[in-house]
Amino acid sequence: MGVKERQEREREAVARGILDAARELFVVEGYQNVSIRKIAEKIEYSPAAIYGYFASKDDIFLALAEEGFRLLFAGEAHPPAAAASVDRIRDGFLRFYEFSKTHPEYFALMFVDRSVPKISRDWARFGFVREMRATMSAGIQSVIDSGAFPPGTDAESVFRILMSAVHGVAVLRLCERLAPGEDADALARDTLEAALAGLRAGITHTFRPVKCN
Amino acid sequence: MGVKERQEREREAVARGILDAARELFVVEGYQNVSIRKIAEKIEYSPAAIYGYFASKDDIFLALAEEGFRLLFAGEAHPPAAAASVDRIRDGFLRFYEFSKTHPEYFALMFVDRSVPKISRDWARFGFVREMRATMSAGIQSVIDSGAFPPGTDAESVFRILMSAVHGVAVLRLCERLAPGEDADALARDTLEAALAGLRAGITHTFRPVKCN
DNA sequence: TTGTTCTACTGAACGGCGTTCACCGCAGTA
DNA sequence: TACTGCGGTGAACGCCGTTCAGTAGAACAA
Repeated sequence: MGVKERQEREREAVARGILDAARELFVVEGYQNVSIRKIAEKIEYSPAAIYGYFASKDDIFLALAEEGFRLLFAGEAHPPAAAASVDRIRDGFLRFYEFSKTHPEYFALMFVDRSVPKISRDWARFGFVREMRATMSAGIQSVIDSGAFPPGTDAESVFRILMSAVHGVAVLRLCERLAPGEDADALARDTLEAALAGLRAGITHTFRPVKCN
Repeated sequence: MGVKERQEREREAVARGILDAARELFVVEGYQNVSIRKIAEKIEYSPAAIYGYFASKDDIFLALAEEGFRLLFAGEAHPPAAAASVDRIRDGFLRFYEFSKTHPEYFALMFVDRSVPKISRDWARFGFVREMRATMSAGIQSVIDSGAFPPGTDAESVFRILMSAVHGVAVLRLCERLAPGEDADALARDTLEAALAGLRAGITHTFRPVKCN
């Protein structure tokens, strides 16, 4: 009587195959050069068959972006063994930068590619991203509480600022907009360090907490 | 006898028309949705005619990216009226961020879009970008010399770090990767300010000058 | 077993894309 | 007037994402 279940499993296996094929292709060829026809060929189905599993090409890559976030958080969510400290914050953001290097195409899908359907729209699907982000902010808050930042520092702001700093370098590197020979890794460390030092020293100019929606 | 000259002028006028049409279309529709056929329709030529002026679609957008850089620098190169100061550095990078808002599609072409042929490859064509960058570094150096940064601070590093910081926010905003309601402008100011404060306070962790190619 | 229903899949097609190429009309030249 | 060369065209090639009528075969009902 497990017919329905078996069919369900087969469906999922095929969907899995489509995603795997899509990922392997787009790691090598880039989003623009992956076509439904190539994916279909790789899994030995007709192009039309894919539309029985995903509504569109964008839908496939939205699913991959979701995988990307889970992958990113899997690395991030390691047991917070070490006590809350500035070092842990630093390491967290450096891991984010490393992720952009080890999984450049996932990173592009998640944070750079504008041709991929907007992620921020899909509220329900990417809710876990917001949760993860809240967890990180809480971690930062505990470091603030320990006195490593000026009193009254806003954890969300710290998160956003450090994120922006590291993100900037990651994109410059990914899009090959750095001068040849420029050391992206050192730049990532230095930019993060500068922002971190600025936050710890207290910003002196126009700083004020950024209100959250 | 000005036949050659007139023909030359006519050629340039048509090329100009192609670029204008391409720009107007891609400001509205985005790079991916601008086709040679649409450009051709806009200038009332056949699609094939365009290939008499540009070798490929990418070539057209490379030309637009070049225009973008000239546009950016036109705003940047205003007479350095005010004396060298930290404020001038801050304003420079904030202008860069403003550019990403007022000319988002140019900015995308220049710094984000990975489908556009790599700019860093075209050494000769974008040599003026490197020159401009050197000029800016020199400006920063003069501020360093005035004592606003710890002695021995490297101007190139300062440039890169501040650039990365602002660039990060600009891309996050452009790619709609910020939470809805998040104030991108404030984030840009804060991130820049944090990096700037960090540099002025002296980075305490792993900072060292990044060697240029 | 037989007949029916359902579903996963296919082949063909539609309208679009970037790009190429044989060809043609016409301005410029001799 | 005859020739030359260049700018521009229409048609085509081989891609693309997507849709849809149709079909083979599995699941189920009688």
